[in-house]
Parts: sequence; structure tokens; C-alpha cells
Amino acid sequence: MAVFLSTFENKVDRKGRVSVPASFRAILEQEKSKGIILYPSFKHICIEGNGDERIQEIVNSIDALDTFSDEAENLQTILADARQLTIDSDGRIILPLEFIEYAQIDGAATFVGLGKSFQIWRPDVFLRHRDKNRERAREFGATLQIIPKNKAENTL
Amino acid sequence: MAVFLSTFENKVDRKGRVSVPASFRAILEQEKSKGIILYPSFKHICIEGNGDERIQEIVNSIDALDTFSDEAENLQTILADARQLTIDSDGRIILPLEFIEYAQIDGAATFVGLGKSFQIWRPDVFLRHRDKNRERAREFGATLQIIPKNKAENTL
DNA sequence: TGCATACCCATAAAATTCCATATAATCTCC
DNA sequence: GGAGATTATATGGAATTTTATGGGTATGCA
Repeated sequence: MAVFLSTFENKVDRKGRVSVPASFRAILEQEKSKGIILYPSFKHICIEGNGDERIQEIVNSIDALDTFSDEAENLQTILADARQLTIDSDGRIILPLEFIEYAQIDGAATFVGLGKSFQIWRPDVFLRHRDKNRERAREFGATLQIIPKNKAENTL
Repeated sequence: MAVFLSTFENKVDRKGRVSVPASFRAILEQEKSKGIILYPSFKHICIEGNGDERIQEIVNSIDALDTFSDEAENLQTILADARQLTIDSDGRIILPLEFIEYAQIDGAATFVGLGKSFQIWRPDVFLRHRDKNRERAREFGATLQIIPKNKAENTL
């Protein structure tokens, strides 16, 4: 399984166009994603990015819930805020205005690989976020629990 | 399978015409829906929208239920209040007056993608609804369980 | 005839495609 | 191993197409 790795800072032009890092594009192609799904993060001032598969998982989860439950509506919120973007022939996407505003992006964007997904940040905001994370990791000591192959669960 | 995603605000003219978002039309065409089926929501002041496929599922659900159960009656109510609308050559539908009145729509309508279905709201009413949902989703976001597509393989 | 609906056209804005170029990365041959 | 050639990537601008939206006209049914 290919994973989203490393960070890349690319320019965002006046039209909101930005190049998707080539290595990210390669992963999306490999998993046959038609495009790329973006939605605002719950936790951070950034945009979450995934291939098509992730949305399919969310839709399936909604189906498994009672149609009128709060849980179903929570998940539907993600869908309502999400956008599917196509990658053009030059490897770029157009960041919708609502995402540019939410993540306070202006002129440049940082793509951050997180394994199964990635994030898009305003570069200086990301640097502060990363420093804070590193400090905390140093302070408490990072512990990493590896999940057995057949017990994997996904949470948001 | 394609899913209804994102939100779009379009104008409703004096004739009650409104453009169906292009991405929604693409989904309906793909699943060969003749048109679009609308009915008032039970839970919210909005209109629920579906393709033919989804309606077929609802009809089948009713068949599977006890004829005189409350649930069967609820679903039958949906069918009784539902309308099938055709999308014209310019990609628009005419919102029936009864729906415009129910959802208090005036001048503009917000289409909200919910995966397998979508909703149509009066824009300012939707904003309030969305804010409430976002707050709750942020609160419980960490515990939302996503069902993996194919027993995801997590190895590091 | 009057009302509602379907159909056709025009236009402005937005999205998509195409082209050009600069820079970085990779390859090739000596 | 290195210089030049080749390819891939990122980025800017322009041309083309799609979408949203307003108006008009024909059609059909009560």
C-alpha cells in the first residue's frame, strides 16, 4: 500500500490553482481515484484530503446507521462540507474559495502527508502546528501502537 | 458509485425555476434517472431529493414491512407527498409551490449533498442548521466510527 | 382564454483546457 | 564521475467550454 509522505509547499495563484505534489498524484492514480476529496478539518485550521475511497467509507457508515440519528447527521455534515476536485492535465486543482478562507491560505499552501490521507495548510500556520507537536512529543515521549492487520478501525 | 457532495446555492426565479447543480445532474444521468424525486422532510424544514434508484429502495422497504406498522405508514406518507420532476434542457427544475411554501424558499435555494441523497433548503435556514450540526460534530467527531471499505490493511 | 409547463435563445460568470516557460531532477555517453 | 542533453515538475497566462440565469415563445390542458 502506497502512503502519503513528506511535506511540500506549492504556490496558489490568483485563481486558487495549486499543483498537487507529484508523489501524491501517483498514489491517487494508483488507487484509481477519479479526483481528490477535500473537507475542512474538525480539529485544525486546515483542509483534509483523501482519495475517493474515503468518501465511499463514510457513505457506507451512514447507511449502517439509523437514518434520523444524530450520528448519521454528523457524518452527513462532512459530506455537505466536502468537495470532489478533479486534477487537471497539469496536475493542479482549484482550491474553492470557502477552503481558502477557512484555512486562511494566501499565495502558498503546504501539503502534509499523513499516510492514508493528507492535509493542506497555510505554510506559517503549519510550522507553528508542527513545532507544538514536536515539543509535546518530546515532553511526553511519543508512543506508537501498531494495530494488528485484521483489527484496524478508522476514526476521524 | 458517485455520491452527492458539497453545497450549492442557486437562484429561484419568478417561475420557480432553479438550476440543479451540474455535479448532481451528472450523478442522476449516470444512474439513468429520468428525473428527480422530491418530498418534504419529516425532520427538518427542507425538501429531500433523490434519484429514481433511491426511491425504488424505499418502495422495496415498504414491501418488506408489516403493512400496518407505523414505519410502513411513515414511508407511505413519503410516497404520497412526493413529486417526480423532470430536468429541462438547461438543467433546471420547477419547484412546486407546495414545496416552496413548506421550505419557506424565496429567491434562492441551497442544495446540500448527503451522499446517496440530497436536500434543498432556504439558504439562511440551512446556515443555522449547519452551524448547529458542525458544533455537535466537532464535539463528537473524535468518536465517529468509519466503516472500512475492505477490512483495511494497516501495517507500518 | 388563461394558466402552467416545456422549449429555445442570449449572456455573464466561472470552470476547464491548452500553451509557454523556468526550474529542478534524471539520464546518457564519454 | 561529470558535462551536456533530456525529462519531469511547477507555475503563469490565454483561449475555450461549461454553468447559471434571465427572458421570450410555443404547446397543451382545463
